[in-house]
Amino acid sequence: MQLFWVKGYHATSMKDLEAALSMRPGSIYAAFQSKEALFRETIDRYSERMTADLAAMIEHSASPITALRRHLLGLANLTPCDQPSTACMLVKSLLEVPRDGDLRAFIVAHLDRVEALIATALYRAHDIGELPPGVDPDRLARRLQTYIFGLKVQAQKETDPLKMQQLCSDLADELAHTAGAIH
Amino acid sequence: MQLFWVKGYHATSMKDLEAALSMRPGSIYAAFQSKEALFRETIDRYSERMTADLAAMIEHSASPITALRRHLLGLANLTPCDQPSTACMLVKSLLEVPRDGDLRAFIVAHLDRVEALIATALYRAHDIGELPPGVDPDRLARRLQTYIFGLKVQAQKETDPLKMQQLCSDLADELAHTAGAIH
DNA sequence: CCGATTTTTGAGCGATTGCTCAATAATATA
DNA sequence: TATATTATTGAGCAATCGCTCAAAAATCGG
Repeated sequence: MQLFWVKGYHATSMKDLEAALSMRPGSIYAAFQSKEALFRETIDRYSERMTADLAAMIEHSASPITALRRHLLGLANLTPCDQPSTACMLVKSLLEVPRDGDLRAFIVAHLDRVEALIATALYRAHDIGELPPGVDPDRLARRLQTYIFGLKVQAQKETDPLKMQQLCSDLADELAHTAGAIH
Repeated sequence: MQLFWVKGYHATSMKDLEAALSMRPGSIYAAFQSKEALFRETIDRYSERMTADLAAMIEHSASPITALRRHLLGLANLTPCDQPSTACMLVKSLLEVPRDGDLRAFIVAHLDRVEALIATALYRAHDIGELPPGVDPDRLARRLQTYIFGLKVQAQKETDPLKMQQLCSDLADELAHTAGAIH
């Protein structure tokens, strides 16, 4: 997973995987069917962890908005779950994979699940009264995911930690403002 | 350029380029030095066009803020300059290229130039009075570029044009709000 | 402990990778 | 037109790609 995460699908060779897994080609192809199938499994694993992290953060907080804000702020330091790459593996893979392939649909499905998770948090915020009745949770969820996408790309470019923190807090404040919590 | 744009650097083979350019390997290596050098030239070309488009849009408008808002709204329909891929070639390449390589620095430099372009527009907005004195143009420029990054990734996932339009107008409104133009 | 089953091994498959270079064709100069 | 210069060709290089499979090793059942 870390290999695919850091190097990407195409740039990761079977030799790389053999070395990382300490397995010979035959064993790899016995355990997984193909390089692509193995890649799919790593996507599953990554997505599962990332989703679990996000879900936990949302559930553990009494305020969904605060949880989402904290998640945005957390993107300043490092990547959500692990450390191999500051870029999201799903975003990275989305851009690498061919437009009309099965892999694309597979990754999009995972991303949609994350968006749905954010949406449910916003629905809960709606019920609690943390969100003005005027705002559409699904629409705001899409916007928040766009923020996250942007931040994860920006993290690849921006090396100054201070500027990343500023950026994240700006976006977090923006969410708070939309929620009507500030001012 | 379109090949690299759509398929990415690794997935584009010399055979592909030979067919697209109607040139035999020897001629290609005479004209350009290597596959990577050719790739760099396509990045230059792409960036040049994209920057020119953005600069023109900013200069032609009396209001820098309106120009930037229009640019955000324009991301709803298609990609800025051409049509091969809805993803930004710079963003796509940034995520594909190895972390510590020369190519990475090369792409980052181009992206920084775009950010600087946005910043100058915001400085102008500052002078005109379109921007409250409190906001830092450089910091806002970084935020806007993050929006653009996010939108270009989202465009790879979201196929519904209406939702993309909503999203873009949400972000454009957000800019207007920060500028103090609305409400 | 032995025979049956499963797993691992690693040499090597055909295809493709980016790329080279002597031979050929096209162009510019005299 | 004859010669010098430049550009194009395409067969094919070594290396690597994802992957296969018969043989060897490890594990399991009795």
